[in-house]
Amino acid sequence: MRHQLSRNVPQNRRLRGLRKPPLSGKMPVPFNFATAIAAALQEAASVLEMDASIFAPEVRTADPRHGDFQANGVLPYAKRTQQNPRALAEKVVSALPASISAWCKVAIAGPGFLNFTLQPEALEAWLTTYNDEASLRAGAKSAQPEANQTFVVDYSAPNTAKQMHVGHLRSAVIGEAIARMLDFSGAKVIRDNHIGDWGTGFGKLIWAYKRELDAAALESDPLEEFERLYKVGNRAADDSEAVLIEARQELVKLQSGDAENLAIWRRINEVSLAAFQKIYDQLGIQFDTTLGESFYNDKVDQVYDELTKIGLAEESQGALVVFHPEHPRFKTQPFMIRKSDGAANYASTDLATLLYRREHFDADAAIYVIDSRQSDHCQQLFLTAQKWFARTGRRLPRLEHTSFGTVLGENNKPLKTRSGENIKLRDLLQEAIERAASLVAEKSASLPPEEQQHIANVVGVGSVQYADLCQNRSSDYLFSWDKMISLEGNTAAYLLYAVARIRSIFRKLERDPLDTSASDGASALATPAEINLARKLAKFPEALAGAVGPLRPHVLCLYLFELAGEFSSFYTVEKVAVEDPAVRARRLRLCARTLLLLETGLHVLGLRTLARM
RNA sequence: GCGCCCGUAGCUCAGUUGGAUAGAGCACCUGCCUUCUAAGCUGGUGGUCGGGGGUUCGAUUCCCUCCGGGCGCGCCA
Repeated sequence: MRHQLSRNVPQNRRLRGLRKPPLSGKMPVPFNFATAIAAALQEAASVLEMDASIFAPEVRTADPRHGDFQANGVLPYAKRTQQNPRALAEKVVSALPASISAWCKVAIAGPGFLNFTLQPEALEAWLTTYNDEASLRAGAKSAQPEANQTFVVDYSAPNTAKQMHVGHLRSAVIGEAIARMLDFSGAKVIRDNHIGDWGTGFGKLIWAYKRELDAAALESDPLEEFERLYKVGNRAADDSEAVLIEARQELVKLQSGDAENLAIWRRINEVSLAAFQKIYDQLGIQFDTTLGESFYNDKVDQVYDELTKIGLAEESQGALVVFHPEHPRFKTQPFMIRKSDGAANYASTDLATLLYRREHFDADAAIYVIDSRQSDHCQQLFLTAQKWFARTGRRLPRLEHTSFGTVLGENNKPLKTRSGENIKLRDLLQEAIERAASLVAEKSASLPPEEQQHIANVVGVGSVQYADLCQNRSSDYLFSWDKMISLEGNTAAYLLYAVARIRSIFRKLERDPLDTSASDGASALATPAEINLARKLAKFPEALAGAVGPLRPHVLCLYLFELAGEFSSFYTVEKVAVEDPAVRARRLRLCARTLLLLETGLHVLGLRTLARM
């Protein structure tokens, strides 16, 4: 289903990988070797007049024992065309464009696997060419299909009048990482915080506000007080039919523009947004727009009108709903776009929002970073939008429900406090920082206290972010302080430590990592550790593509972890600050690029990095 | 009842158009600090990929079925 909805996105032009890279004075090398190999294979297939509709190169990272990349596409092609796979493989290899042999070695293995091994000179050329963030961005922009497309990323989206709690963590962290990955790939990104600022809960809250307000509490911690009032109102309405009716009247007054209720509502939102911003500041999140549900109040009538006019929406039990007769479930499970009391709900505003994104932002894609439990809603939304846009002659953006699982506690139940309350994000981040601080005090006691505090901040918050990002987002995520902050294995601290160690080398040698003259006179890569590190470095573009395409940040995390591991091995066996200037220069270049990719990668994921720890 | 997701080493997880001997981390055992940060590195133990069937040169991956777990399904968002 998602597939059909995505079809108006331009196909990834495999040839992109062959575009000319920036001039480096060295051999020209592509940004992404894997896509360049795939393009070369398709060129060979075309020379051999193979059926392009059947042949897919299937280039992927190889087991290092077999080389850097492998292409398996010859096998299925030979099977379908009833040829000897080995013989076909030989023909394909001999038809490869000459340009490719300049930078890699090709071998045929087994029944017809093609193995590609990058030449050391190619690795060196890549390291020389992509030597700062700007050149990496330029490379990504040339190779990534997302470049120059407009993406609206819808994430975080908490409800006002409540504090952000652990349930809001994943959307914020994953959404920010995705926004940054897209931005890095050359896309135009609009970060939209679609806050819930117009729910029916406001009636109850205003009811309680007018009767139970604790002025002192409002002064000292307004959000806490709003949250208390909401609970008071909710309980009262549950207990009493009369209260419920009064609360509904407060909502009607609000919606019809009553000055007093509107003022209360504004105050609530103001306070809420300020509180959210404190969390966002800690997580490095900066939205481009915050267009909540209230913004679409006056835009839902058009949705009702159009959907009714084209016969998509119908009246049912007093409500306006959409059914999808061709769908096994949605032919009977309604998509309610207007409640029987005439009020809008999130289906109405989501439809209006999508139209706004299409028309106002000219969105090519809308990415919804929302809990997987809302997959029915998203499917119905997308299906409805697809028909609506098609019948009104509008271009449908690519629509993605970038779903994620629940944050679970150690008992495998949704994470809560001992008393069963939601854990506030504020408290969670505070605890992360405190836990990191005690570790810093133990490991880095010699550093000045204010720097220790800074390190604790970066490590603590980064650990929370990274723990969330490094796992496949679609599964539930087991929250464990010990694993997160234990600083071993695939954690933020391990990566930050590698960064700090590299920075320390440059500090000791009084060199700037971005000063490329440090690697002047470098000799050729020689030792296994050097070559392994260089090979891993040159695979960054593939990791980026693998993360951005399916919007899965953990692919990038895994790459960074492996890169840091490769660096740590290198660091242990090869001293950088050696006497021989040629050896030192080539190792310094490896360090500089490792630093560049680790820092760039972590920043793309939304983490901060450190000079010392 | 209908539907979606998940099940891989003791634990937490990678493994995505079907590919080479299924990989990491933690834990456990083993070595390595007078040399650039040991929050590190090296080696090792550990698997009926939930069970069964099917598709084929080849299945953790695709299909069927069963078991187990999570979630969703008319006026909250």
